[in-house]
Amino acid sequence: MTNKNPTLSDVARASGVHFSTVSRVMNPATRQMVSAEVATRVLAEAGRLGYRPNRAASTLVTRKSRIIGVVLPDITNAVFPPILLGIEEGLRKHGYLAIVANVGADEQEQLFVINRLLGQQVDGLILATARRHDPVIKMCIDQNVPVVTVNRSDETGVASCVVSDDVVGMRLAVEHLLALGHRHIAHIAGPENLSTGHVRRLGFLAAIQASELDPSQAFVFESSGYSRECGKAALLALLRQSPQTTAVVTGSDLVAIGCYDAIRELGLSCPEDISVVGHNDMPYMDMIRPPLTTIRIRHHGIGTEAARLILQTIASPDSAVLDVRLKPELVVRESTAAPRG
Amino acid sequence: MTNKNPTLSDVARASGVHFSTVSRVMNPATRQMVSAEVATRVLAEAGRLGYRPNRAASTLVTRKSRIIGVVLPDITNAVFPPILLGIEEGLRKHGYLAIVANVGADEQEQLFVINRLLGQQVDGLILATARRHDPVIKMCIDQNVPVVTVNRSDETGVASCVVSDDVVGMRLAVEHLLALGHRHIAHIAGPENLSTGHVRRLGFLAAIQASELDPSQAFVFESSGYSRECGKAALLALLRQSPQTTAVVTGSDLVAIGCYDAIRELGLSCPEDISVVGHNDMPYMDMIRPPLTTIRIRHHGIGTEAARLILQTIASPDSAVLDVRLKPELVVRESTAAPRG
DNA sequence: CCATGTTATGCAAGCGTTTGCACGCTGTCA
DNA sequence: TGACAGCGTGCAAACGCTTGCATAACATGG
Repeated sequence: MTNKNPTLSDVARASGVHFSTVSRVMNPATRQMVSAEVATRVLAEAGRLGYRPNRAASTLVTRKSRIIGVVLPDITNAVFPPILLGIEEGLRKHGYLAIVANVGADEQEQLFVINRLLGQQVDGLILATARRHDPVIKMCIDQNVPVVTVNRSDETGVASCVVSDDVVGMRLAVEHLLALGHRHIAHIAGPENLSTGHVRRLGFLAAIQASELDPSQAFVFESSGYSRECGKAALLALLRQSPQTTAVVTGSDLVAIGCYDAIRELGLSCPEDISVVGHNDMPYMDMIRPPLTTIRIRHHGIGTEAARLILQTIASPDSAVLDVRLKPELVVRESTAAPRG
Repeated sequence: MTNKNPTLSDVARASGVHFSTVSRVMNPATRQMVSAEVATRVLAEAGRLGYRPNRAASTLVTRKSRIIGVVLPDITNAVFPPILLGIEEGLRKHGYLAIVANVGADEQEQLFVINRLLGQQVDGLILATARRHDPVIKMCIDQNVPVVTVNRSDETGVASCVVSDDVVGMRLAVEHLLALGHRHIAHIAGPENLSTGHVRRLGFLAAIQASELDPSQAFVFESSGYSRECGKAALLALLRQSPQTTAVVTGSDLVAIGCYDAIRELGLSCPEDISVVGHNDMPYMDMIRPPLTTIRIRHHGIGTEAARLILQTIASPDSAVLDVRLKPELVVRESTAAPRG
């Protein structure tokens, strides 16, 4: 970058006008203020010089960067890439860019990253890190930063969210198992402090209530996380406590894969001994053995909705807080079957 | 964002000093210019007011944004998230942030996005979209923009790259199959205009040359892409042309999965009839049936190396162009076995 | 033909920083 | 005691842009 980039003044000098005129030409919204003749001349010179507006400068004066900060808890978890893709596509269509930051669950680290993002003058934040009562989100709202949460929600209702309708998802899973004839259905729930863990548990219980099943036949086991290892440990413990279980509904495909590991370790088989339902329909879940019956979430759609919503929130900061819930669907594969006998 | 954020002047007023003094305090590199007493007072006021440096302003004057643009061809392809994670971690450790943009192979779209990124004053670019002769990269270099390519390389040697050592990878795959007793080994090559496609093909041929095998027993089939569908079509066509093939080395796990599809469709089985070797070792490749023997690439390491390298290139723009090659390893699972008979 | 409106352009302030330079104070040495 | 170095701080320009206002040129209507 030795020979510095051309500026408005350079283009202005080349086309014999004042640089403010060039500025008006470069901005489509003000272009009609200047005569067509001058505009074409300026545009030609700008093209010839390779002029490229300096966003740092315009951000400074307009206080809008056209950048959105996206904070993810784990980009390597296969649910996030399609969400990120949806976000990015949705933003770019409106001339916005995404700064992506991956942070763990540590609150101090989250605050550090968000402050860095705000220092960068992002116009808003899309957070995939929300907890049910999230002080980080509260802080953002207190500072009038537009926020939407994605995949998970903050329950205090301070920020709009875009999530999958987990109550519907769990109902689909439970109804499927009931229809197959299962009577002892268990749920491996995710962490209670995450909305996904909490709401899916509630959805599971609601689906059981709505059935003819005696609620005592339903068993909920809370797992500490959504990983494969957690899933394995959870099913092992669950079967010890509730050995009559014939079907298990999980809150994540990774947990379901962990269940496969546990089933194999016990010398049992899926679906003959235990049916397993996943959640998310990550890529390749049709290739694993057995192909996983799961709840498909519209990740890409969640991303595009989140982009739409954050831009809307930026445009009218006082508009109501929205909960957008996308409907999931059941994908039946081979990890579920009628119970033995 | 109604009540605007505090600025240097606000902190200065609160602590009774000139705002340039506050600036010096806020910057660790210039902090020792000001007396310890004043520094602590300023720091206290800054904390109290919630001061946060405006990066748009500092970018404007220093011409450094501490932001790197990352351009990916397809974030939903499982190889990229761990690369992105590595990049992001590597950058953040040095106070840099990543703007991520996902673009297809369309050159105009790539140019548009890169220009937007440069307008944003990114300090450098990490490109995962490189083709072997990439005019987009040439354009960046011509404009003195620091660039490193990742996963793929541009062969003209204008930009540093961080890639897996594909020659080694293919040798591992071929040696493994030879050791199992295969004598009719085929390769489904990726697109010739991508370095991965080209170099893996070369690596395959070199490994065959180095063996006792008659090169005529090795067959290369060029596939138009790295998708599952391409893999299926490729194997179907390959077996028509070279029916004696007992083992196939692919350039991507997705292609290998496509091979599984083809093998199933032909009523054959893997590894009994055909052995398959993948490439990348994407997540869950141990869970598919049969678990895939594949070449494991150090994606996360590639990401961290790329971050290191772009920062180094920015720090000393005239340092030599480097090719960083990370060594892959062979992961033997169940998709490879001795040939029949 | 003058007052008035309309339109295109120029002018300049200001966004929040960084940083070279000037200034004033203190302490040291001839 | 005066010259001077050194240190801490203040001053002001500059970065490239947006935008309200001033101005000039020209057309219009009474």
